[in-house]
Amino acid sequence: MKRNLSETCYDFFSTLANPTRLAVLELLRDGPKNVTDIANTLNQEQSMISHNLKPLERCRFIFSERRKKEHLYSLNKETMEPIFKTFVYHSKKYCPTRGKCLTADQLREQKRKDASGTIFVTH
Amino acid sequence: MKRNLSETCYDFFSTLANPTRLAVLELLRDGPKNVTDIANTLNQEQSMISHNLKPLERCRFIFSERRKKEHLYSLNKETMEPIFKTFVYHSKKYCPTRGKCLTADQLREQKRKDASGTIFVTH
DNA sequence: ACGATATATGAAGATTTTTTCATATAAGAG
DNA sequence: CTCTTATATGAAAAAATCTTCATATATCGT
Repeated sequence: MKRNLSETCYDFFSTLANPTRLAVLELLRDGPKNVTDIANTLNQEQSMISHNLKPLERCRFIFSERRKKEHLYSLNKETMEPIFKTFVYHSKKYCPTRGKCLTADQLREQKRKDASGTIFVTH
Repeated sequence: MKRNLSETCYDFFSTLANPTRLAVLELLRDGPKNVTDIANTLNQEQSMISHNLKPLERCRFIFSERRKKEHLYSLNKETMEPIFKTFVYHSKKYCPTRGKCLTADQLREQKRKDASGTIFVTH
């Protein structure tokens, strides 16, 4: 199986592919937070947040810094903002129905429109 | 649990979080291919490729077009190239050891360097 | 209509990932 | 040193996802 990018990408994307971790990333856009704050804000157990912070930090999507007893986690905006931006652009264009991607039927309909040359430029 | 972006992002990233699907996306960077070609090139069963093409198309990471009996799948470069670009940038900067993100030890060492102000700009 | 080719689908078993709970570690306050 | 607070860790159960195999569908050429 041919794998160059794909092999190295897997860890990157699988770390992002989790609702809790995405919620953490989103929360950290507002600024650094400690574990307890994150857990409280997201209404999740502290251990669950810790478990999920680990892969995020390992992938360097977040950074951590000790502040007395607590650990402050902050977003790697350099990486995450472009990622979110691409996602938002994509979902506005291709998944207009509230983030959920198109259903098979909608996709077919869209394809029909595409074929009539009105909406998309083909690649 | 606070969820805005996070909720809608999950489908996007979980679709990318699979080695077979990533290999398909990478392969399609070279140009459109049909299912059998993809399966042969990646040395995977045809049914496996079909199963994996479905979520990729649903998310609009790929497009499909009928060409006689075969289905030609092509990459949504508009979305995928920026995503790959961000990934490559990120992994070069933060995961220098061939795509694998840093280990805990390496991370600690890097953090030490960070603290001494030589490598990263903090966010 | 028939056979061959191309692709899709369903469902089960296998595998991976997540969640939870109990507990460990670590550091500051007194 | 002990108590408290903050965070991390391990392991088992639960849940989600993948893989595989058998089979269905669809189209083309004859």
